[in-house]
Amino acid sequence: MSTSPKMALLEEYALIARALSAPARLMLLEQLAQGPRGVEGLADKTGLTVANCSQHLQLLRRAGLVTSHREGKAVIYELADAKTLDLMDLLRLLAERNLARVEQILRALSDGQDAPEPVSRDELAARLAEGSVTVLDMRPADEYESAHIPGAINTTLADLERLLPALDANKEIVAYCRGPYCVYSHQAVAALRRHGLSARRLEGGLPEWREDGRPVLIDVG
Amino acid sequence: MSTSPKMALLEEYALIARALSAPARLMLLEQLAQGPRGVEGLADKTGLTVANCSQHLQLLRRAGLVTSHREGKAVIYELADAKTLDLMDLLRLLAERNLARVEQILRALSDGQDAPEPVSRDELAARLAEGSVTVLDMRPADEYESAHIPGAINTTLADLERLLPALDANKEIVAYCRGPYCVYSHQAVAALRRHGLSARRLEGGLPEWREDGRPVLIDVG
DNA sequence: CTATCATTCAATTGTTCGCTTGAATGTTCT
DNA sequence: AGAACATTCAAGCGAACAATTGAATGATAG
Repeated sequence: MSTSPKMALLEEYALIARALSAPARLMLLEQLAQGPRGVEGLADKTGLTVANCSQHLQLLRRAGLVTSHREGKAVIYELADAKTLDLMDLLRLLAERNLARVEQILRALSDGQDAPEPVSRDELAARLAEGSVTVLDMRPADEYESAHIPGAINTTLADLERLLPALDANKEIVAYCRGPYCVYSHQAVAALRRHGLSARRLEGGLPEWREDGRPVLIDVG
Repeated sequence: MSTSPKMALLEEYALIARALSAPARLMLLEQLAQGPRGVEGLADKTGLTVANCSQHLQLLRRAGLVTSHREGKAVIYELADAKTLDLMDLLRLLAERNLARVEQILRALSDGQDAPEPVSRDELAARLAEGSVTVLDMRPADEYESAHIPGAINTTLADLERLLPALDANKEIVAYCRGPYCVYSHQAVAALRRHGLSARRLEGGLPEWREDGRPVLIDVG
């Protein structure tokens, strides 16, 4: 009974779910969605120790979610399957729809204002083409440099205030960051709206934008 | 740091993933996808003890995946969000694409034959309308009685042999069961093909069919 | 009101998980 | 070959989890 094919399959499905069941691993996957990275880079970004990070990555690999290969003395990990992003986004969707605490946290991020609906990627692409929006990339500078939406301005929450005078008050502002889990864009939108500007979040982040096959600017080092 | 909004959100997302990280709970969700049920019914179907089943259900409820309400002295559980089915199916998809062991188990279920592509629900609906298929419902009789695809014949793996002479050898056979996790339809297709019949699986199962808004026959008790 | 039934709670045990620490492996550079 | 570096392994600790058992709760029927 415990080795019936059905149970064996369920064990494997459960293995994937278990891989997503620790916040640290969700952070790692979010990072990997930005692009391949080495262990130390991931440890820096996530605040994990290197050894701990390595263990989490191996668990993700056992679950088939990431692959690794050596490059010189570094081991580079990358997302094995773009569908993993869909899975993570579905996790977020279910959490937002069914867990009261999530709604509460998101509301707190927007300082009690009710956040506007996000901008779809289709809409942003259209409005980028006609030049009617300002796009803000709220990710750390190194991630912006490795890839970003063409025309996007890189900034951080801390630097937003300084950027305000330079923004065209007539254009709507669209903020994005790493992906659905990124909170910077929530906070940026809240801050901008507090200053009377019209701002919305992009639905999804850069990984999803790239996944759609849309243009991305890459800074060749 | 440990209570930053970002971490708090990730904890919640991880909570949902953790809810899916035990085979027993995946079984429960698969059952609940067939329709609402009481604790004892679920325990029977899954082979869990009642107490154990109750605990798993409470964990699923904490994760927002199911809701419960009393009906007389029974507590009825049901799926809270149809998107949960999408999540489970994505879990299966990732497992099939990235875990060698899964592919291996599925191949064994088909007795080494290479299984044909499943039939999409659109295609089945069209061919049902023109009457060019025989549909087999491989689920237990009680689930068939509570709802099934109109025109489907209910049978079990054990009874398949007896049914063979009654099948129209000119029509293609489409087998379905509970959903993407159900193995009966894999086995039925393998058995039918071994007998020289043309048979394929339906993509997804009854819950997905119903989710599409397609007609379902309900046996009023 | 009491008996009965379905479900939940509480206490227990063995197991796994997440993280830390320190040593071991494997690769590159000189 | 040896030094320096990135990653992995191994052992240990506390916490959380899965399953069992037996008692407690809550609703209904007589």
